[in-house]
Amino acid sequence: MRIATWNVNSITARLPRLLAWLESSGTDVLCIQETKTTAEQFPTEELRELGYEAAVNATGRWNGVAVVSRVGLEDIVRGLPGDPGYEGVEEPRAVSATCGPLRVWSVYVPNGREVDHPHYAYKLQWFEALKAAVAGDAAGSRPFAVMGDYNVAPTDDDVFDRAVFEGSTHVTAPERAALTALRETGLSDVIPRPLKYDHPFTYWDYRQLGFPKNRGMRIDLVYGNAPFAKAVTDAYVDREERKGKGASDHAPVVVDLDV
DNA sequence: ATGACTCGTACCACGAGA
Repeated sequence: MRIATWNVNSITARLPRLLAWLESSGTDVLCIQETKTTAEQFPTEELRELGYEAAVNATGRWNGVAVVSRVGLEDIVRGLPGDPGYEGVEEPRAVSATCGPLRVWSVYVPNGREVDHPHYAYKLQWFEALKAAVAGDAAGSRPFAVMGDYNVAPTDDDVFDRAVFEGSTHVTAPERAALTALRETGLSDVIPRPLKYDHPFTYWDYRQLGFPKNRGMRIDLVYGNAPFAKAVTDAYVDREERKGKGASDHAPVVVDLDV
């Protein structure tokens, strides 16, 4: 089985590339982030024509997540149980589903904006809620993974230049501690291979030739429990999808499983 | 070549992204 996670930065703008990529890559289950659409505007029919069902949690111009599957889609949970909300609003940042032998979450962790911004506190609270929500499945015997845009680079090697991020979100100790706490529920970081260069970056800024200069970050992560990790046969970043006109600023992370 | 931001919404910019 081939599964993947991809922050598409608007599923409407990305639809031609998304549909072509699903077919060419042979992906069975895709976790999508930043759909930037309402559930009503989500391209359910276009995906169905390719043989995929979709579980969607999306409310409008910001955020939005989905799980797309051609191997079954059951027990859908929309939203993060215990989501702390930002300024009184619960944002659509999580959806989970069972896809055949596998249970997955598609998550879009809050960005945080600045370290002293309320959004950063919200980010850390959101991680707490995520940990509580997934702990049971993480310790279970069914293959299980929390996949998505975590908006945290786990180590200094996961950014192109540590000095550039000094004092910024995505690299701070509390954010990394939140990742460690999440792993302590029984999850491990399934680190993909880069298809070029030394580091498996998954995001490159649109500005200032970020991609051609490989000024990237690894912030799209696959956290799997022990049965999941044991089934992994390969994992890589499909950087080809970051190329050319009409690309997302994130590339898909692809994982092959023997399940 | 992978090439100097892009998206949606609103409206003659702007907020958000990381």
